[in-house]
Amino acid sequence: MRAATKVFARSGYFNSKVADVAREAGVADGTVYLYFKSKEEILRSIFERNTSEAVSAGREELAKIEDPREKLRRIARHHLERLGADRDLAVVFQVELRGTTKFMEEFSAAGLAEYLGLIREVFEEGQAAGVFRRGLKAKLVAKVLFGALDEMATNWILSKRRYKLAPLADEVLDIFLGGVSA
Amino acid sequence: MRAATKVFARSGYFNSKVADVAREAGVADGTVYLYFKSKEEILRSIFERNTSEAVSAGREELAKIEDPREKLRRIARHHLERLGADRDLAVVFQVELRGTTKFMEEFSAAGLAEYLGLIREVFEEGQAAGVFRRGLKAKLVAKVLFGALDEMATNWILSKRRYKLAPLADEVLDIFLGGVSA
DNA sequence: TCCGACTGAATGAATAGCCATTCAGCAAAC
DNA sequence: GTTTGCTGAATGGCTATTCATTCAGTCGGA
Repeated sequence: MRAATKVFARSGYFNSKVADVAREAGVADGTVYLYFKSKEEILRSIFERNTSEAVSAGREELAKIEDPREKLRRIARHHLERLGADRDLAVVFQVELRGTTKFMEEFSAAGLAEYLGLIREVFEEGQAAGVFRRGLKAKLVAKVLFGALDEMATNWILSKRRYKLAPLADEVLDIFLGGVSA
Repeated sequence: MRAATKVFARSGYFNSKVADVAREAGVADGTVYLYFKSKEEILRSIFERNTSEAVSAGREELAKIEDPREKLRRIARHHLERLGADRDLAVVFQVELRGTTKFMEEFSAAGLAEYLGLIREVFEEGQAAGVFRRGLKAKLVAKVLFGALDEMATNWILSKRRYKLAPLADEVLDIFLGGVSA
C-alpha cells in the first residue's frame, strides 16, 4: 500500500500499471492480487484506511478541548499536518481522489461528508455558545473552511518550493475566524 | 468540443473512448482526428478555451469598478456563475482537471496562477487603500478565497440536489470579507 | 444545361500495442 | 507429503490511431 501510494503519486492512477506497483513493492505482478481484488481496490483501500484513521483520531482528540475556536484550529492543524507529513499520500488524496466522479462521489459520500459534518458540529456548538455569528449557515461555513485548507494542500503538492504545510493552518484560521466570529 | 465536454463529464476522461466523443458529436471516429491531434489534446483544448476567455472577460469588467471589496465580489460571482451555468463544463473543470498531476501542473502553471494573481492584485490594492488588514499575506488570502469558491463548485456538481450556485458567492464573500477587513 | 474530372472532408474497418488479471507451477517450511 | 506463499508468463479484451476508400459538391468546358 505504501508502494501503491508512491506509484500512484508519481504517475497518476490511470497511468500506473499494476506491474509498477508490484515492482515498487518488490513482489511479482500476481502477488498484488493476493492482497487486493483489483487495481481499483488498491486505490480505494488507500482512501479508506486513511480517512477512517484520521477522522476517528481527530474526533477523539477534540473531546479534550472546550473552546470551539480552538477546536477548529486543532482540526485545521491536523488536516495540514497529516498531509504535510506524507507527500505521496497527499498527492493521492488531492489529485487521484478527485480524478473521476466515480471515486469522488464515493469519497464525498463517505469520508468527506463525515469530515464536513465534524466541522459543522463544532461550528454550531460555537454558535450556540455565542462565539460565532448566528446568521451563517453552518454547512456552508464548514465548506468554506475545508475548501481553504484543501487549497493550501493542493498548492503545496504542486509547488516546486518546499515549505512547511502545517503552519498555514494558523494563517487560514486567522482569516476564517475573523469572518465568522460574533 | 461541446460533445467532448459532455462525454468527459459523464464518464471521466480516462473512461471515455474517443469513439464515444465521436458518437456524441454525430461524426465518425476518424473525424475527431481532423480537429484534434489526440485524445489528450481534446481535453487540453477545453481548458484553454475556457480559462483564457474567462480571465480576460473578468479583467475587463473589473476595470469599471472602484471598491476592492466590490471587485472581489464580482470575481466570486463570475466564478460561480460561469460554472453554475454549464454543469458539464463544471465537472470537467472541477474533476477531470484535477485528475492527474500532469494536467494539474499545466493548469496550475497557466490559468490558475493567473487567476490567483488577479485576486491577489485586487487584495493588495485594498490593503494599500486601508480597506483590508495589512498583516495578511496577499498570496495566501487569494488561495483562501479561491479554495472556498472551488469547494462550493465541487460540492455543487456532486450534489444530487439542484440549487443555484451563483448566490453562494455572496455568502462566501460575507465570511471572507469579515475575515480580511481592517 | 450537362458532363467528366477533381477535391478534400468524412468515414469506419483494421491495426497495433497495451495492460489487468489469471493460473499452472515452484520452493520453502512444517 | 502437504500446505502456504509467491511467481511471472500467457491470455484476452480493449481502444487510440491510421488510412484506403467513399462521395457530395465544385468547376471549367462543350
